[in-house]
Amino acid sequence: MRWNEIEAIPCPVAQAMSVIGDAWTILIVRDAIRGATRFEEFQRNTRASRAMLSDRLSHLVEHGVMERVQYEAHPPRYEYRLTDRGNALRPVMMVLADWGETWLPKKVRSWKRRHKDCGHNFRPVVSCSECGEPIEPGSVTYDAQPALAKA
Amino acid sequence: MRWNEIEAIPCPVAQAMSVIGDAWTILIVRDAIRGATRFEEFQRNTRASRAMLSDRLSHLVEHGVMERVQYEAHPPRYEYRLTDRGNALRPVMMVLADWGETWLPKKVRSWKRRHKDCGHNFRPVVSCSECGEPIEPGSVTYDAQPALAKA
DNA sequence: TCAAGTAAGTTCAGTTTCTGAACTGACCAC
DNA sequence: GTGGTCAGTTCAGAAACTGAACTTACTTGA
Repeated sequence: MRWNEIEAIPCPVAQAMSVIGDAWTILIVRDAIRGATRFEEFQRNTRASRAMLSDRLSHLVEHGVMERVQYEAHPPRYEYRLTDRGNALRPVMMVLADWGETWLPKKVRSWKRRHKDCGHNFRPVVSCSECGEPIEPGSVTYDAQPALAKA
Repeated sequence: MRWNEIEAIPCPVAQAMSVIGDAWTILIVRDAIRGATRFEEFQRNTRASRAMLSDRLSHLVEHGVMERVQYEAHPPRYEYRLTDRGNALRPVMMVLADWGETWLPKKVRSWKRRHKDCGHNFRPVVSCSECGEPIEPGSVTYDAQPALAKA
């Protein structure tokens, strides 16, 4: 199975992977969340090759995660901004970064996240939409099998 | 920059990507969370090539996300189980799947997650470790710049 | 007025990685 | 004793990625 066939798998994780399923893409989204908008900026931060970056940005635009906006007419210059769909990845990135900080501790400076509403530096906690309690490991069961190929 | 050089970037997201930064790996972890343990099982579900799968499983074992356990001596047979580090990816996968369900709605059956503690089907909500409130879009600021290359 | 710099890319040869299919080896089931 | 299962490995051909150079259209400085 090829990369671009992942899209066909009827599972939300596979769907997500078809859009943001490689390391460069994730790093681009990370930078966008931190405020990057320009091609050169993404290139300096991610260190991906220009061809790669061009390809991945187009992919993100195609899938509605970012939009390409002209910010200067002469010469034509474009920047990339997160759409609503892209901004909805913020919690995903927070939880992912938290996993990295907690489980791959390499003396890497953490992202210092501050919650404006309460003013504190915080860690993202995943909790239950119904009872509000944090989800404990092992406290989740799954009903249906998604994406199990028949073959 | 090459795939395996991502590990050198001093940023928790890049660190995470160096371990689980490709679509197949994520699909393997997804299956493991849903209960898969055997090579053939991962192969049927992910549809990755056998060489790819073999490679990615080794990578996950190397990085302590899964462990390879012999469950039969004659003939030797192994299975793959999530370690603590791997189980800590459950919230990440929940939030990722939730993004896919919400923002890439393709009539894909969702994962029906049930919270054992309260008995309800739920959605994962990311909230603040300090005040307990759900994180609203735009309510987070970042202090330090991580992983911005000096060029 | 000319050179250098910036920005957002594209092009291309060479390299690396991945795919698909077949193959292996040790068993079991009929 | 033919076929099936399981956990892989091997390999040729195909696809993807890298690094470097190139392009277009300005602006800045000397």
